Amino acid sequence: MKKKRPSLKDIAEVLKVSTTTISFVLNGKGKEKKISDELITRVENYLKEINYKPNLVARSLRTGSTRVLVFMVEDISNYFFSKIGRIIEDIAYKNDYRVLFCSTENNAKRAKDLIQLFHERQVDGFIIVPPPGIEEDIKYLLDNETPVVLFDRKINSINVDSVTLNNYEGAYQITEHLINEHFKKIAFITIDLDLLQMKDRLKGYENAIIEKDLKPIILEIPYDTANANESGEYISDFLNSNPEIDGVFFATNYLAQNGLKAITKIYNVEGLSKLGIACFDDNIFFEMYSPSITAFAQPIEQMSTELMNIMFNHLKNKGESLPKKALVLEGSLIKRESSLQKN
Amino acid sequence: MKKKRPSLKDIAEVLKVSTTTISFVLNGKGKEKKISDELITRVENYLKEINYKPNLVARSLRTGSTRVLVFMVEDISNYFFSKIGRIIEDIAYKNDYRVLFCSTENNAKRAKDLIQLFHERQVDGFIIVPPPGIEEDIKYLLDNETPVVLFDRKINSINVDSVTLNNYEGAYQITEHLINEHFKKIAFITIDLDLLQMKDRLKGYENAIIEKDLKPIILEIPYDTANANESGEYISDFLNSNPEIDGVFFATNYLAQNGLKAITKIYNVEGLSKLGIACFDDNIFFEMYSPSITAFAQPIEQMSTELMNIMFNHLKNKGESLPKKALVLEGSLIKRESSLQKN
DNA sequence: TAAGGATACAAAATCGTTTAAGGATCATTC
DNA sequence: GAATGATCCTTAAACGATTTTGTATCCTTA
Repeated sequence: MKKKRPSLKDIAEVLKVSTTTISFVLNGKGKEKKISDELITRVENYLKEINYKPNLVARSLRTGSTRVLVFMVEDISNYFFSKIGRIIEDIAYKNDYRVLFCSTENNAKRAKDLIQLFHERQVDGFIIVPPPGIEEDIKYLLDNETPVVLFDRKINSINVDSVTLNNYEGAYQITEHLINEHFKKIAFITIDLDLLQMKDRLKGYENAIIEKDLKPIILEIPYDTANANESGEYISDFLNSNPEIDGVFFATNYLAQNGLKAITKIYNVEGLSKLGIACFDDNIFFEMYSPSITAFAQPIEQMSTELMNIMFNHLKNKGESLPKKALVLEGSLIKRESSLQKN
Repeated sequence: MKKKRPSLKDIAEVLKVSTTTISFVLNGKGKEKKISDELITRVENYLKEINYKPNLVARSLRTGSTRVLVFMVEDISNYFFSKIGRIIEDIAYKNDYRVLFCSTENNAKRAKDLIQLFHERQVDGFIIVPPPGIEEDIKYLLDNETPVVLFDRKINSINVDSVTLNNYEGAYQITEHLINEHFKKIAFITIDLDLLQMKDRLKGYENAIIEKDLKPIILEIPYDTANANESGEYISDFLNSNPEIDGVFFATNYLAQNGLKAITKIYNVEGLSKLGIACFDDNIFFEMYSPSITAFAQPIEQMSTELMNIMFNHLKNKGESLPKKALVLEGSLIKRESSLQKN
């Protein structure tokens, strides 16, 4: 007993009117299209009565729009990205758009696949945290008049909208703060990816260090191990062989997660509390950690709204190629116990 | 210069063959449909040459299948759900399905909206963590022959597949463990939602307590504040006014997050370490916390694969109503510092 | 009273696929 | 040498909406 959902044609037969009429009423164009009030209400009542739901696939085929956006990030289970995702979803929802989430794992092949797949499904727009090596695919989307907004990182080689953080400034502030709290041998722990924002963070760190006549100490961890426990070993080894280090600056959220785990294993809790620690990207756990962890927080709400503003701007002016924006937002340093001067 | 994507018709004109032929070749049915080898390769070459991508919206309209699944959870930014989501996405991907993630916030209205919306978009299947009050909507989906698998919680009133945890057993084990470690006044902190799995956890706790002639101490927190900092205040007040409490059992992941924060604020770090603490649902941070937090871990990989097995079983036997399964999996207690006997 | 315009609807094309139902051509068989 | 059957490809009908074009009726107005 498969209840086939009624189509406009079915309804038309019952009501003895044309599908055109029903479609007009359905889309609120009854008045505009000179359908009589009497017929409008008759159709409306019937639609309500049978709880008619249009087939959106058919509609999309005809109109060319799916009212679906894609939010493509490194890892949707990451605290920062998932929070942004939630807000974006809400904003989209209010504008009658849906959002599809997906994770690239910073893998260009996976990202390319996903872009192709969603593009084939005619999604209306992309918000992308681009892994290295997908410039062509983004160009392809733009050539096909699909709005793209980059997020978290930009790609200088193509002219595309982007919303990013002032990474240089954040890293500079963190480093300066650690120095002010009298840490002298501050290590910068980062990943080996060729990403602009990572370079900016590194530069912020280096400049702050050099300005105070200190010496940069840098550990680069292979990205593919950065999320795994393996990265903890890199960090352990590094700290063990550089015992002079008194401060650690983690360049990303997930590095800090494994780094902290590694550190607590090397040092006992008291030992840990002698290190000055800070991290790029805040995390809900940093506040509850003992000691609580200093972090440079990104303006999550602001980022989300700016992203969606740009996106909707494109969607509303479909077709016209608007001038591209490269928005750079400012974050804020949240000082907690881990970075305060020890005695 | 909008480059309209070529359609089968365009290609047919160029190659001077019918769209049917191209479609057959495209779908690898060339041999089966007796297209000559020569023509097959000619078409294939051309398709590759122009990098043809079919319009999946049109295909979906015709075939009635979108190859999209929906994974609807309480909060996709929650550690447990996001981990499951990632695994499910991978499994789906390998089977040429995509997954749409969304969050209900345990809100029936939102869940109903989402179900309607995705159903209108003809998604092929739903994996749902059901908030209370969406029984009818799930029935509606089943009546429309859309596969549904419930996850994390079941609903007894409808006959539908489900994959859940043995919540009773988990809660019993946690409580028993705390008692074995010589905690006597163990509080159970939970939320006020009318959910089966919460009742099971409560029952597990109560039975373990009563069997050892102890007295249950229960705090129910309003769900809508459970994720917010507000829940911390409930917990603080509760602990302050019941100073005899020496053990705390958090019924969920997010309660523990805010609970731990609250506890560290009331007690200083030493005070905290006198409490026996354990939590339902593991979290990556529990291991690194100081003290590390004991938790009952759900078998994430197993849950994901079982969920998808059931789902694909339905998708492959489209239409036939298979007997429903209610799978109950076992988790494992991970003993860490927080629950060990204090001295 | 014929031309012109508004009103109120319907017919039919369209979006880009899949697929059932037909041909046309040629070799085989009795 | 007509019937049968492969082989190889095409025609045309879906899928379910939107939208352009068409048309019947009635009302003005010169």
